[in-house]
Amino acid sequence: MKKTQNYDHKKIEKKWQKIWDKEKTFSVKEDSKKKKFYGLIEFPYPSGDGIHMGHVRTDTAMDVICRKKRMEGYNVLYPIGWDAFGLPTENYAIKTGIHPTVVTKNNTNTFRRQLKSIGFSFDWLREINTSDPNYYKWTQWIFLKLYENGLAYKKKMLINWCPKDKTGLANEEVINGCCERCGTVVEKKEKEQWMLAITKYADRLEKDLDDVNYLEKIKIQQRNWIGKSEGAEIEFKIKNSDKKIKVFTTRPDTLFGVTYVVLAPENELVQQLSSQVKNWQEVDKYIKEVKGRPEMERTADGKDKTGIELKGIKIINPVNGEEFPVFVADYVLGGYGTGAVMAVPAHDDRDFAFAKKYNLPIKEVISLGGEASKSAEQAYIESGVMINSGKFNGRNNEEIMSEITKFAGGKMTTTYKLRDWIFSRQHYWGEPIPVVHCEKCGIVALKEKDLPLKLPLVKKYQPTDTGESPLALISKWVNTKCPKCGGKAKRETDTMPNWAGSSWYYLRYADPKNKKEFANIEKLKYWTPVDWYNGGMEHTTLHLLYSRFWHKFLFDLKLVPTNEPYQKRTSQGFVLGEDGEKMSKSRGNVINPDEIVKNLGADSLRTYEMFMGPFDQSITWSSDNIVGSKRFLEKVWKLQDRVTDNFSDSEEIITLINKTIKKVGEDIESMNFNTAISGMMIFANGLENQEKISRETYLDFIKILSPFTPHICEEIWAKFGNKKSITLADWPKWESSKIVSGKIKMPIQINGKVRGVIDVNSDLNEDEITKIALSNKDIFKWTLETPIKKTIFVKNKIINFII
RNA sequence: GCCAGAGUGUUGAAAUGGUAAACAAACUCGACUCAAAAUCGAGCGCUCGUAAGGGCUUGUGGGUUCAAGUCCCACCUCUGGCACCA
Repeated sequence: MKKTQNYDHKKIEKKWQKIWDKEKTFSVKEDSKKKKFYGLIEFPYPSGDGIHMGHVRTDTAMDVICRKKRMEGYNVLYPIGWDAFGLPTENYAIKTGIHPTVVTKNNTNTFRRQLKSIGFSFDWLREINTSDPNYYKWTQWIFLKLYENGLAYKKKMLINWCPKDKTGLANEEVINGCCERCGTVVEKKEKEQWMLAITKYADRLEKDLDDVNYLEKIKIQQRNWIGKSEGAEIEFKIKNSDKKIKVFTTRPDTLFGVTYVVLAPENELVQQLSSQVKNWQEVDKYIKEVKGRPEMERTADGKDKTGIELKGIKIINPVNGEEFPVFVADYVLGGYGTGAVMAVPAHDDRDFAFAKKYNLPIKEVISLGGEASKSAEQAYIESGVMINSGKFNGRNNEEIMSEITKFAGGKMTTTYKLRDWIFSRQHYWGEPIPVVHCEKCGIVALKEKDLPLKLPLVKKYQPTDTGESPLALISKWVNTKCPKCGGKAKRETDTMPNWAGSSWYYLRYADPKNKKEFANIEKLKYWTPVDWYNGGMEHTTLHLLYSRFWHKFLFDLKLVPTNEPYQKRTSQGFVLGEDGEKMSKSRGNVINPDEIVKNLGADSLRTYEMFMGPFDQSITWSSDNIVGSKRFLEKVWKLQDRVTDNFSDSEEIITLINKTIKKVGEDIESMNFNTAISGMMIFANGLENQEKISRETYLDFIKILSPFTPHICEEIWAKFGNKKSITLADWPKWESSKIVSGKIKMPIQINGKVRGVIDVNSDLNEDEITKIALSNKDIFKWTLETPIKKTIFVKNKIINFII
């Protein structure tokens, strides 16, 4: 037989990428006759470094899934675009003087070339770019809708301020008190900021998690972040005043154990009470001190609690009329609950520590039955029986929650840790916020016909030290007319964070060229929701939550057909450098995909990325191990020589191919790509000692391999005379009757230890197998002297003799 | 502290309660070669033994079971997330 030429990955990969491009193989249209599948990956930020191995891993995974779905007959949408606004581009522009638009264009060109060189089956006709005015027109439009509906508002507040990046940060962007991006310690700064009222959706964002198919850990993280907490709101009257302090507590059962109340330094009530506070100077000094401290210090681990009493203020316990002091302390947070807590030192660790430090009384109201007293080393926070609590004595603390709340004149309520989303950024390279500040009318939104509000061309992008956006320096742009009264007005100079464009991009993919609306509802009805969205865990509390919020808002306006944007969400682990550290330029451990594609080929790279380990785990890159993937493809290539027409495969091979088809199909669905590939390696190895293989079996194998390594499979597929792309081939079916072969290997155990293995027909019954087993030389000797007490037989699995 | 997840060869790892280490990589030996690479073949958890053949082994300690990496209890370590959230 004629030997095939060597596997020339460069030639093959170039050839097929050209064909896919020319024939627009992966471009799709709505087709009501076909069921759709919408697979989504997080669109990349086009940085100057080009794509990295992390992109390759997630894009390959979703590419495998999408390619399989196509072969199963789905109309598959697998789109790509660029999340192009953002700081690194702006910083690069500042450094080099090249306009961000140009930088972005260069970077996206690189990304596009790289992604194409790996053979992803993206629909390139739907490519989008968040920094394109045709796109951000609609980001601005959605903002206006939010504004119209009272969900976007301006607020003077202490914000997280990164002194290096010179910008405000959302709470989610502050990690351990540091800027997520550059690691600089975040400061507090008072500034007017645009806010989005995501908290209004907190309950739905929490509850609707029940209806989506996200990985459990993703749901848990979102739930923790939203931080739903049920409890009671209770008012404490201030003595000799008409003012009240409202507290939130999850433990109304401990009301009789309150010995003081604490206000957050930010709580407005503190200022209102100032005239009655005898030591106001001291208190004022304390508050200023706390506010000036960076958040990191205030919340540092194990930090000593500080506080100061508001002398002259007494408060009355609504359940028993007792009077006690009021404190201001830094361990109470202004932004959570009501910014005030009732302190029950006997049954709360923090209150306990504070009470010990300031020598405040500790009153026990729940008893385990024994003595957990004031001298105890810690608070008793478990449940138990009520004591010292008037009419509630003797009852279990958990059953009296709502009863005692009512008794105290309070009400049961729910609070969330989630805060409103700080939406302003003081930067150039983002979507301008489409409002003006009119001298007469105040804040006025632009009219829809005036969108997009384009970024002005400038020469300098430096953020200002005053905390204003660089846009503020462009007076020609800033000074404008009020759309309402025509009078003098100034444009808003803050821009949106880059979470804005990514909060709705998956909708634009359904209708990327639409000039009249962000996406046509009929098209959205066909394509959405996204069936499967894969992305990084680091976006769970940011992008994923933000976009769910925007989507729900659009749903409420009946602009999108579904309540949730993403039906299923999974995530991948990082690809680490060979030293086990995160790949980064400064560490010098970056592996460049271009190099790998050039030297070993896109198909080898794809195989290795899928084979290297479990998809959801972080994994260390190994330049050694990747050769195994290349060798596998060489082997597959050479197997062509053994294909024989009019040949029937052995029973062994028929079983093997059926098993492999089943395994690969199931493993792709569950994202066990590594075992799917090992299964195909086993198949290829299984053919090693066969001189011939049927064309049918070989091509079935090529079909199931093709989602992983499309180029080589297209080539082989075409070599066997197929005119149409393997993309259009049917996913092979397996037959359960062909999976169990007649002969099986059955281990034989003596007392649970394997002592031998026998080859038997799978349809034999227990007696027949026992006979064969006992005549086996490895088993025989064990049963010589001791009688068999018991036999355990599991069909097609095992036989175990107890002696 | 709280919430997830994970601890298996030299390495990446695999294993519906049923032969632990599949599949790969590295390594050793052999074939081919003047030689090297590539390729092919053999070996490759620890341990006793010349061998035949035993014994041990999935973080630690207990338990359930004919049978446990897998289930249950306690503990240790690591990774990720949250963290004074009342």
